[in-house]
Amino acid sequence: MTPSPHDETTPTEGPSDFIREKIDADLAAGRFDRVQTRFPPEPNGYLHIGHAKSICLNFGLAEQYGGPCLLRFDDTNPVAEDPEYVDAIIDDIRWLGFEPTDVVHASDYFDQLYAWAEELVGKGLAYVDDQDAETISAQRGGFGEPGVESPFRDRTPEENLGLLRQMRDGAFADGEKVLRAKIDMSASVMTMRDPVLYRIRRLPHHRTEDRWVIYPTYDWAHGQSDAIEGVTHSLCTLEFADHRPLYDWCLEHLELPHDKPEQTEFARLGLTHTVMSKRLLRTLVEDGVVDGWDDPRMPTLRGMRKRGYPPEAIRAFVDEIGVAKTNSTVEIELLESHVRRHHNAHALRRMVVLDPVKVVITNWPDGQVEHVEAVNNPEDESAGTRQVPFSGELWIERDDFMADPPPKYYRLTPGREVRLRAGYFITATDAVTDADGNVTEIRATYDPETKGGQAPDGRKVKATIHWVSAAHAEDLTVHLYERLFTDSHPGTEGDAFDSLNPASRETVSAKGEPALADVTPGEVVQLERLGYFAVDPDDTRTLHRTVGLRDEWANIQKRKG
RNA sequence: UCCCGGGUAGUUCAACUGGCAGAACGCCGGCCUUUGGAGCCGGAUGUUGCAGGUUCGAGCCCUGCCCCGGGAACCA
Repeated sequence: MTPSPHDETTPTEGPSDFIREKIDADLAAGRFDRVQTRFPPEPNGYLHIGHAKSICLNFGLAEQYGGPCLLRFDDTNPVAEDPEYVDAIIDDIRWLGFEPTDVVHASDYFDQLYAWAEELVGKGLAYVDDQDAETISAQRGGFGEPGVESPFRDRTPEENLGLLRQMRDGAFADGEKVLRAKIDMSASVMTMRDPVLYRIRRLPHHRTEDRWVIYPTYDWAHGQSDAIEGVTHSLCTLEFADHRPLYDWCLEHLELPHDKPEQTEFARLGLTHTVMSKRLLRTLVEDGVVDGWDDPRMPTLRGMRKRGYPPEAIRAFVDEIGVAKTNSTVEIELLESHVRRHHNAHALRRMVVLDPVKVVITNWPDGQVEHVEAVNNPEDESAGTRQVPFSGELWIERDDFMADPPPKYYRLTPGREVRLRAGYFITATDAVTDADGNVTEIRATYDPETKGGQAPDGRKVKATIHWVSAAHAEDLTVHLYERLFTDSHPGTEGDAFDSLNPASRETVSAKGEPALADVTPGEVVQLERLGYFAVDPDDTRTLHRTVGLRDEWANIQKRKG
């Protein structure tokens, strides 16, 4: 496909931000002569749009500077981790359009990590502490208050080494002992107050199985993993800034195979009307608020995929929002705008009536069926045309007719002529209503001279509406989605779930033109005047609304209301 | 209370390291239109957190203050 100027971001110029500036400076100063990044998820959940920012950053940087970017599973804590997530994460990254240079695991380095721990102990820079978690935590002190040193802090390196080996060999119960770095219990940064490096967990690991009963903490594993792989720029989110002194401390006391990597923090992505924390997302799934991690209302990559968000749009969105250190919540409309921009260029146009009401064309020859030619995509001539059956009984959208319309309503109303898209001009004559006043049938006449939608005398109509021939209609189920949370910043005050939108999904039975029989799973089509819709991956008779089109009439209504 | 970040249109980011504060999305108005879509043209939006200081000139440098976020798991 040929990218139009407003389609996918062209990587020629590349965005500029403080991280790229830092990399350029490092390169210029000879600090590094190459660039290597990594994406290090913990396999304990599904990826969401926030991760996409990190993925695009890390893989994008590697691409831009011609270096590797590994996918590394940070699997140092078997409590929450599950191999189920490993495959899903790889799959999501590929879907986004990135291919890791290699897929590795922090657990691949357990031997080296342990050897380094013994090295640290030998240097008198780590010790085994017999106290329990609660005691250690209490001794850490508070903000502005120094901590107190553990009574086990001054064990000799020999004693510590023996104890550490016993820990490794399973001589102690879970929680009975930990290995701690010996740094400074009065450090102003909490993470430097003798952080825990190893804990005992008699739990099978998804890769090392039962080979280990001690597992390294994040702080003991992360920087070293970076160093082992040869990462130059280790990018993480803002909340890890306090860990940077510890990241550096660990690496400075070890013999490294490569130059010491540098950690740089950036702000995570927030989206309006969305929650991003794994805990909250899990609750949505477990409480049945949504159907699962891939529910189209979820901000997960799987959810967005099912919803019909193209990876190109997500990448263009991430490029546009840039990367900085300011906490940010981006308006979801910006993402949606990229989604529309992409589909506008690529999606085939189709006609579906979501809320059907019958139109009977009283002067149409009885039983006659004609075919009219409709353009598949006005943005892309190569998409061609299709034949759409036209007959004397049609479905149109209920709100495209009003017996008694307000001003500036351009659509069908008694006595007014409108165009049926790619079909004929019709003029409403009257409407049949039921006892409650609901319209059950609209009666109209057509002008046989206007086939294809043009009048030979050049007269204009103010509105064009979509339609489906009743006898040829495909029955469809269509899910219409609204924001999951009504509050733009759910949870900022009070419980996020208080602003859950009870009407975040509406399901309707719709009538589609015959071409809807030929859609493929996952395909996104534009339903004329309605929006973009994704075909369900498992049921081609079901559509999910990706995003609506901008609708000026709806805006007029909103302003009046 | 201590440490680290951060504060520029509604929102997200720029502003070439001191030289006329801009872009995108959103919003408003118009044009055009066989999608009230798309597209095109135009417009508004700011006490650059506050107060001082240096300077011919400060969003940028200095001083003091205010506000917001993060940090005291054997989570990551």
